[in-house]
Amino acid sequence: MPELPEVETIKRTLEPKILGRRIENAEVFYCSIIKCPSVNEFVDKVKGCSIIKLRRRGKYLLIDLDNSSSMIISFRMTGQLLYVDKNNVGYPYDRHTHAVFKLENGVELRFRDPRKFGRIALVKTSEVENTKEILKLGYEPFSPEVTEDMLFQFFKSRRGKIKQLLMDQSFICGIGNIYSDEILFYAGIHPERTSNTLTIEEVRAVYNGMVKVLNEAIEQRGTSIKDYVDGKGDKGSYQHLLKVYGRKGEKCCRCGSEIICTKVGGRTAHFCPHCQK
DNA sequence: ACGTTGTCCTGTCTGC
DNA sequence: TGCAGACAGGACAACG
Repeated sequence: MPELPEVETIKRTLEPKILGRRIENAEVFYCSIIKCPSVNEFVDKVKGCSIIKLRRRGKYLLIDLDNSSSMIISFRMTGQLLYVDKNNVGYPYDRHTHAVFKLENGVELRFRDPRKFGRIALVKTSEVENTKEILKLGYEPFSPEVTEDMLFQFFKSRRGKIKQLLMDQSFICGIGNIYSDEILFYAGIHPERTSNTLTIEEVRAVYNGMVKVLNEAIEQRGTSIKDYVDGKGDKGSYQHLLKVYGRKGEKCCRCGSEIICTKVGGRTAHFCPHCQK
C-alpha cells in the first residue's frame, strides 16, 4: 500500500519522535521480514545504535544508524512502522507485530504487517545505493531531471501501457496503483493508452497531474483505505479526495459518467470512460 | 529487452 | 447464515 506520499508521511511523523534515539533492544517474531543479514546478526548489529537520519527513496524508508549501517524498510501492501509512547508501551503486541525496537526512555517502534510482505534489510550505509532494491529505482518524481520533455522522450521510446509505465519503479519511483489511477484521471488519459501515442500536451497533463496529485496526497498525509496509518498510528485523509480509485460505479465528478474498473497488467485500473481517452 | 504470470500472506468481501 | 473463492495498495523471479 504505502506509496510515496504514505512513506513520506511515515518518515515525517517518525522523525521528531525517534531521531537521535538509541535502540536498546530489538526483537523479531517473524523471521522472514528480515531480508538480510540473519535475524541474530540483525538484532546484534542494531542493538545499542542511535538513529541518526531518516530518508525516503521511492516507497522505501531508510533509517541510518550511528554504526554506519542502515535499515531499508519496504512496507509493501500492509506494513506499518508505529511509534509507541510510554503510555501505550504496555499494550500487548498483536499477532501482526513482527518486530519491535525498544528505544531509550521506554518507548518503542513496532513493525506490523498483516500480510507479512514487508521486509527490513540491514546494510552498510555506504552500500545502500548499491543494494538491489535501491539500485533499480529510477528518478524521484520531484527530481529536477523529471520534466515534461524527459517524460515525453521516455514515453515515446516505450510501447507499454501508460499506467504500467507510471508504476514502473525503475523509471519513476514511488507511484503505485492508487496514484497512477488518480494521475491519469487528472490528465484525462485512458490507463491502457500505449505510451508512445501520447502527444506532448497529453504528457504535460500527466506531468502536471503527477506533481499535483502527489503533492496533495502528501499534504493530506496519505491515503487510508484499509491498513495505512502513519508513524503515530493516524490515518491519512487523501481517500476523501480520490476521484476514481475505489469509486467503481460512482459518478465521475467531472462529467457524471459511471466510473469503471478493469484490469491493466494484472492490476485494477479505475477510470472515467468519458473523460479519459 | 520486454511483457505476462505466479508467488509471497492474511483479511475481507462477494456470490451461491 | 455459512462457506468457498476471489481479490487486495508491491516487488520479484521465472518464463515465453
